[in-house]
Amino acid sequence: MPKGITLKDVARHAGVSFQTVSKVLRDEIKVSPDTRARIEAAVAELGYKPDTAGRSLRTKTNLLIGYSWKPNFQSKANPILELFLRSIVQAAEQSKYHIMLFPYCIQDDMLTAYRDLIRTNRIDGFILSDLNYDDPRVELLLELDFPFVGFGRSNPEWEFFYVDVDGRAGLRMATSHLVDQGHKRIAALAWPLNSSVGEARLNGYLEAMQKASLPIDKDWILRGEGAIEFGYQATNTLLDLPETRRPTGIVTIVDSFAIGAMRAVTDRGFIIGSEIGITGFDDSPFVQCLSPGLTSLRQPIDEVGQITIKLLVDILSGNQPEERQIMLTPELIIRGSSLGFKQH
Amino acid sequence: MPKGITLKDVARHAGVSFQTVSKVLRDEIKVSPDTRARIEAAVAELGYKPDTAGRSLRTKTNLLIGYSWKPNFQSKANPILELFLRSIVQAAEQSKYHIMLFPYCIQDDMLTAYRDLIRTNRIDGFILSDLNYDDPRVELLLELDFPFVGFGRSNPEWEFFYVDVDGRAGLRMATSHLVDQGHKRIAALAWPLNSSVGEARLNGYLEAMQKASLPIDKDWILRGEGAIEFGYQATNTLLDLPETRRPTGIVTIVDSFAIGAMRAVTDRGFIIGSEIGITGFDDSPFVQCLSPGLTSLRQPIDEVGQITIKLLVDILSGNQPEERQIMLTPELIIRGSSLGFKQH
DNA sequence: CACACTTAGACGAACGTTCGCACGAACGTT
DNA sequence: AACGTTCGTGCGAACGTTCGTCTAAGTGTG
Repeated sequence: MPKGITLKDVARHAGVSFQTVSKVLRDEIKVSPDTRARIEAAVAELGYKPDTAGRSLRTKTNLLIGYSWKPNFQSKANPILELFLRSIVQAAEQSKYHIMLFPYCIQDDMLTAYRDLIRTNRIDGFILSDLNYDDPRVELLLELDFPFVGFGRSNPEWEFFYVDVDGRAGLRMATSHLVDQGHKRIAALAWPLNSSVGEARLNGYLEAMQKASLPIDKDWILRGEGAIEFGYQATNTLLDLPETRRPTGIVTIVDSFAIGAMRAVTDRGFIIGSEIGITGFDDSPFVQCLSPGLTSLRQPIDEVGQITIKLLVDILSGNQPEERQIMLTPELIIRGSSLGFKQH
Repeated sequence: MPKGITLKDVARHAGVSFQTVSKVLRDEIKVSPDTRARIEAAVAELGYKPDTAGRSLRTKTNLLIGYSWKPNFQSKANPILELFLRSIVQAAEQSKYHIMLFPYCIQDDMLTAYRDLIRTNRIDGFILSDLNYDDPRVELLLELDFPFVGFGRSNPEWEFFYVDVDGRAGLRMATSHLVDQGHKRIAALAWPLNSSVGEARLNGYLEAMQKASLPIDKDWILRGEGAIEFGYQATNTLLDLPETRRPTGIVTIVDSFAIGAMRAVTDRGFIIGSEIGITGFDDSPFVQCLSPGLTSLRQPIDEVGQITIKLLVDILSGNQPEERQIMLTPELIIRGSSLGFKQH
C-alpha cells in the first residue's frame, strides 16, 4: 500500500545489506537458505517491486520495446493492427517487457525522432511493421547497430531479423484454388512495384499460373495504390476486355481490392462465384459478412507477434537466435466468392 | 554520433558546472547571456539529449502515458482503435510524452498489474478506453489517486476526467433521420444493460421516438453481445413479428449489428432502404463499401484523442483543467441504407 | 570605504539500483 | 598446525539527473 518501497526497506526488514537483497533477487549470488527465506518473506510482506528508473540508470535497459507502424487513413484501416498489438503486448509482458507506440509518418525529421529515442535510452529495441524497399528506418537502425526485428521484409541485401508471412505461398494457394475450380483466365490486382510485400505476393500468382501451364495476359496484372476504389476501377478495366480475354478469376493482394472487385462485378451484372471468382488477402474481420463471403488468406498474426517478440527478447538478452528470418504460411479461408464456377 | 552525452560533457565544453547546465536548460536560473550562449552552443554541437532514466529517478516522472483498452476478437475488431492511437500518439508527442500500451483483459490479477505499473513509477498517467459501469480500473485509480482520463463514461457518481462522444445525441440524430424518411415503426439493437455507452445511445433512440410521438413496442428493443451474428439473429426476430408490428426502420448502436441486420434483411427478401431503413454507429472504414452504403454515426476521434491528451497533460503538469467532462457530438453520415423509404 | 544586497554560478547530496571488490569464517588439504 | 579455497555477506562507488544551499564576486547605499 505505501508507495516507494525500496531495496533498503526490504534489507532492513530482513537484516541484511540492501545490495545483498538486490543480488539475491536477481540470483546473482548464493546465500544461506535462511537469509534467502528472510529476504523473500520481507519482499512478500512489503510488496517490493524494483523501481524502473533506478534499474534503468545502471543497466541502460528499461524493458521497453518501441513499435513502429504506419498509421493509415480512415478508408484503408489496417485490419490486423489490433490483433498484432494484442499479440505482441501479451508476449512482451511474459518477458517483463512493455510496448511503446511509435508511429512512422513520412516526415523529414522522423528519423531524428528515432535517433533521440535511442540516444536517451528510452527503449531497448524496436519492432518495425509496414516495411518497404529502402526503408529508412531499417537503414538507420542497421547503421546504429540498434536491436530490432521486422514484421516483413525489406531489401534482400540487408541482413536483419524479421518474421514474415509467406505472401508468395499465399497467392500460390489462392491462385491454385481458382485453377482447381476450373478457372483458366485469372487476373491479379497488385500494389505498385516499390512494395516488397506486394511483389512477393504477386510472384506467388505468377508461379501458380506457370505451374498450371496457364498463359498470362499482360492486361491481367494491374497495379494501384489506395483501396476499394482501385479494386473497383481495375476490375471494370478487366471486365472491359473482349470476352475471349476477359478473366473469370481475380486474385488480389489485399482484401480492400477484392471488395472493390466484388462490387464492380455485381454492378456489371455478373455473378460472383459462378461467373467470376475472387480472392482477397488478410481475412479482414468484415469479409465474412459480405455476401457471398470473400475467400481470403488469413495471416497467423498471433504467432507472428509471439515469434517477433521472442526474437527481440532473445537478442536483447544476448542470445543471438540462429534463424534470422522466419517465414510463416497463411491459411486460405474459402468462402462463396470463389466457389461454384460454371464454365461455358 | 557518440552515445551517452551527459550533462557533464556539455558542462566541460561550456566551462561551467554540470548542475548549471541542467538549470539553464530547464530555465530554472538566470545566467549571463554569454554563458547561456556557450551552453546552448555546446548542447547543439554535442547533440545532448537528457537521459530519461536519470531524470526519472529524481523527478519520479518519465513522460510515459499508459493506454488501456480492451482488445477484441477477430470478429469484432475495433474500427476506431487505429485512428485513436494515431491521434493520441501524435498529441502526446507534442508534449514530449509517449504512449505505452496496456491491454485490459478480464483476469483476476489484472489490477495488480496496474498497481505494479504505478508503484514502479513506470508511467505518469493513464488513458482508459472501453469503460463500463463499476469499471475496476476507474475504482482502482480513484482509490490510488492516480492521474487518468477516460474515453467514455462510467458510474455517474464517480468524479473523474473524461472525454466522450455523445452517443445519445447520435442515436437521436439517427432515429430522427429515419422518422424524417417516413418510418413510424423503428426498432433498436443495443448492448446488454451493463454497458454505460450502450445505455446512453439507447436513450437517444427513446428520446427521439418520444419527441416524434411514436409508440415503442417492447419487442423492438433487443440486446445482445457479440457482433454480426447478433445483428443477424435479432433482425430475423424482428422480421418475424406480424406485419402490423414489424419495424420498417432499425437503428443500431454499432456498425457490426447493422451489417448483420442488412444481411438478414436481404436474406429475407426485403430491400434495404426502400423497405427497411438501417443505421449503424462508428462509420467503420468498410461500411461505405457495402451496397447500399450504411448510414452511420462518425465519431470525431481525432479530436477526442487530442482533448484527452491535453486534459491528462494539464493534470500532470499541475494545472487542473476547469472542465472535468467534455462531450463531443458525432456526425451522421447518410448513405443508401436509410434512404428511399416507400410507405405502404 | 564599510555595509548590506543582489547576482552568477559552484557544490554536495540525493533518487534506487547494479557492479566489483573486500573480508571474515568455515572448510578441506597437506 | 599452517595454508589455500571456497562460501556468505558487506561496503563503496557509479549511473545521470535535479534540488537546496553556499560562495565569491559585482552593485548600490550611506
